[in-house]
Amino acid sequence: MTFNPADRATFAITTPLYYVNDLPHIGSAYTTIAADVVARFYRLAGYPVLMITGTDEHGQKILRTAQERGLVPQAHCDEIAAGFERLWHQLNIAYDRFSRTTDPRHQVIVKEFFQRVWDQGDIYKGQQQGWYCVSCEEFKEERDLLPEHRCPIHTNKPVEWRDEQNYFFRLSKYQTALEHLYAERPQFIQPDTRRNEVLSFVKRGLQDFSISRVNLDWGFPVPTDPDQTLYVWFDALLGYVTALQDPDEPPSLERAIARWWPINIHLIGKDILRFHAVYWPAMLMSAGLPVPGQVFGHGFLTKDGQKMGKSLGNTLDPFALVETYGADAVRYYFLKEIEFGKDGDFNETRFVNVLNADLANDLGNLLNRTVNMVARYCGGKVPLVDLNHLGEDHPLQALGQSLGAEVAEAYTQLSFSQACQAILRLVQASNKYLDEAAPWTLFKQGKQTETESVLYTVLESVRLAAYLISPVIPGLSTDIYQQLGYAVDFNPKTIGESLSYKDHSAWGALPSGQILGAAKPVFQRLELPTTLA
RNA sequence: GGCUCAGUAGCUCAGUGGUAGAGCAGGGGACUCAUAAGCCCUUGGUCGCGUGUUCAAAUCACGCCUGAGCCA
Repeated sequence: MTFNPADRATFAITTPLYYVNDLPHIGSAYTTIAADVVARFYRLAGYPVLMITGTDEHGQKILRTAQERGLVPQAHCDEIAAGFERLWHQLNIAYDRFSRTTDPRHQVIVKEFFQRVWDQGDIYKGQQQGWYCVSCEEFKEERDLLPEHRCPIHTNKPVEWRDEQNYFFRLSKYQTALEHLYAERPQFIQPDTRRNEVLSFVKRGLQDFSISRVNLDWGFPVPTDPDQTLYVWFDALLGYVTALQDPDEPPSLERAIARWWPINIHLIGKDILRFHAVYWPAMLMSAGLPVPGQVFGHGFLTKDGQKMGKSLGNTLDPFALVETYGADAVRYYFLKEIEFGKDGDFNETRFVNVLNADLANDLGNLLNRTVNMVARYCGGKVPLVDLNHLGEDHPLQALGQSLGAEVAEAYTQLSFSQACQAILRLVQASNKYLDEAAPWTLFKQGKQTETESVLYTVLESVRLAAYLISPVIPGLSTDIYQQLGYAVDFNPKTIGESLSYKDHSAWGALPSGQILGAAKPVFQRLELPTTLA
């Protein structure tokens, strides 16, 4: 093991607080699944874990979307936020906090934080003039615009001319401090390609940015000037802090950061990298707070090799996907088949092939054939085997003994694909070993001891694989463990106590004499889609 | 316009100077405990294009093409 629970008291991870402009898209699901896997891994390892997700609900864009729908903004936000929570439940996301920026508690934290930054002299009033894209919630340079003053990202909406007094945050003051941070902590921004982007951006010189808007009602007023409204990003990032505090305590910045701060990992999509890797640490430095451990910007998803977009009409609906294939299947595909950090593609044929090959044929069938044989040859009980006499070169034992450490390293590096592949190697080796050892033949020859030895090592390999992959596919792992005779569920957050990593990630944990459940396929093969594009 | 990354088998990718690799998909075979699963064997690639350096280039240099991205 490369870590142990004693070397840090807590582990906190966040997804972005998603903008409630619309129901969640597949990209939000991807980030949230990844965060959930990390959180589940740390829970297994025995850490107190806080996984934060939520919604970002302020800003002009939300106000307008609500108006277009004929709703007051809060009603719109409530509806969309509920949609996010519904999807997370369907995807079996075990989050601890759902942070909404319209929560009155949040305003208290924002106000206190603003005051700290204000007292530092890092906020001043200035004139902001330029073209504003409401969809981006950002000012744009004239030369970046398309003809007729259209935003290059939101081509169907013209930008708006603004000439207003705004409050600015003195970002430029933190240029050197940020550069030191990046240099001293190379892991602060990951992966490296994202880090390099930030480095080159900062190197060109940081400019103060506006943190307030006028003529906007949907947001918190600037504490020192109620005529102005706080810029949505200023308030959104602080939603991470608000989320840290126990919901029954009266809100206070001091108490919010008492236990879980600094957050270990902010998982984000690469589109919001600058806010998290530049603006956010600068804001925290200004307020005198430690910066987070890491900002990890993962890649984007494409569908059949093409960028997804509403205008292209090729979006992938996460609700439909999880309803069709189930949470474990969706989680597994995105984490195993895409290297976290890089862009990845969704293709339904590939999706079905991967799940059938890995989960149904290799893993599910391995369990099924083994449990069947134990029922037939060993009376349905885990046989008694002396592991010390298997021999050093036993193919499964050799793999099994090093797998726990290897997989733990992969999870802590957020290398989900590597973790899955390492686990799969044990499963594949088990199928091969089973065919070579042929316990059905041994049994017919009356070689009971050898039959039991073979079956034990395979059962134990399936158990170990199921345990180590449980952060990714908790439902399947639960089914496998139950079939192996454990009365357990991988979903409760106390999992690290009932099934500790120390005990269960080690080879040989399966107790002899344990009575197995009835053999039943844990993952049914999926049908290939009939209509191919 | 500047910079970064990528382009290797049908698909997803590994390989960074010494006779082209893996998984999946496709084809064949032997077995039978099993979800027609697993196991064994196998088809398949002028390694984006061109020029150069070298005894030797997927690998290095330069140019170009295509895709993605960051910045201006």
